[in-house]
Amino acid sequence: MRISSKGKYALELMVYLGRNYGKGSISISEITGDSFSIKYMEKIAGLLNKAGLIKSERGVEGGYKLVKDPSEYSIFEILNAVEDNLAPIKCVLDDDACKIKITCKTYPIWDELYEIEAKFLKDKKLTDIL
Amino acid sequence: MRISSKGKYALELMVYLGRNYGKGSISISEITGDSFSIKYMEKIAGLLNKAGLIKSERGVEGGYKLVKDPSEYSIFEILNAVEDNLAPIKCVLDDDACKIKITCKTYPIWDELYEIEAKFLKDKKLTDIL
DNA sequence: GTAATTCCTACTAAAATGGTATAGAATATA
DNA sequence: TATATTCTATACCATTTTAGTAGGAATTAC
Repeated sequence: MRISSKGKYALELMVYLGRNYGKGSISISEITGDSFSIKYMEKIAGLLNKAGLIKSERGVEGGYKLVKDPSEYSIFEILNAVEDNLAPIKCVLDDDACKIKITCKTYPIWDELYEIEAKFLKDKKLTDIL
Repeated sequence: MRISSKGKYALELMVYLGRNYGKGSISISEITGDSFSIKYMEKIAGLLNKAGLIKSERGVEGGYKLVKDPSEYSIFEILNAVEDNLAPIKCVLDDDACKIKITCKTYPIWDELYEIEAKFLKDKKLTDIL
């Protein structure tokens, strides 16, 4: 389960929104400050929005806000909304064949590993890192 | 913890050697058959050899063999021998800074996730998948 | 000597990553 | 209504990583 910067920043964004839960919409520029690319964060926010994890409002005073209590977000659902494939190896979800003589003796390892990772991230809630 | 094809094939190779433990050296071409790149597998075997996990013998009748009983190999040490970074995100081991306003609130998640993954893979032995 | 094997180093095509750029649509406020 | 501010959508691009390929040198059994 390799986490890309997309996943990392998505989580940082959600932490920021979680800390400001109930205070209305928060703009991307407030979240990133001057030190980070607004454009890149916009794209990430767009993914979270499409996945239904946050709600957007356009225009002046616009921004994003959480749609439910921070305690109800698992880390898993946040990462899963922006990452392409959280499995430790593609074949766990993609079903491509091994090109080697002995056919995929190792599959159960990846499968079990993924289950363990997913469980941990599903049990962990956004409130745990606020 | 994203497993690359290098890690996957390293493990398949170790499985093959494990199944033939005590039968002398096994050549790469026997392991891969015609269906897979001998050259690529050679490189992977070289990494395992350098890490001290297998022992090589050159020349006719040469090949590779395990240096200890299959039950003594953890999956972790096998993957760790060929993968560059098993951590879920580089900063867990590389110590690079977050480029975002709120500084790395998420770090403990990656760290804890890595510990869980590593424990699972350390407890799992090569014999478990023979 | 010859064939089979590992060892070593360099190269490369394709994919993924981490953004940037440009333009457009919606909205609060003056 | 005009304007500034914000999200939305799509296309583009440089760098890094991945997944091999290629060629040959060294070693050893026979």
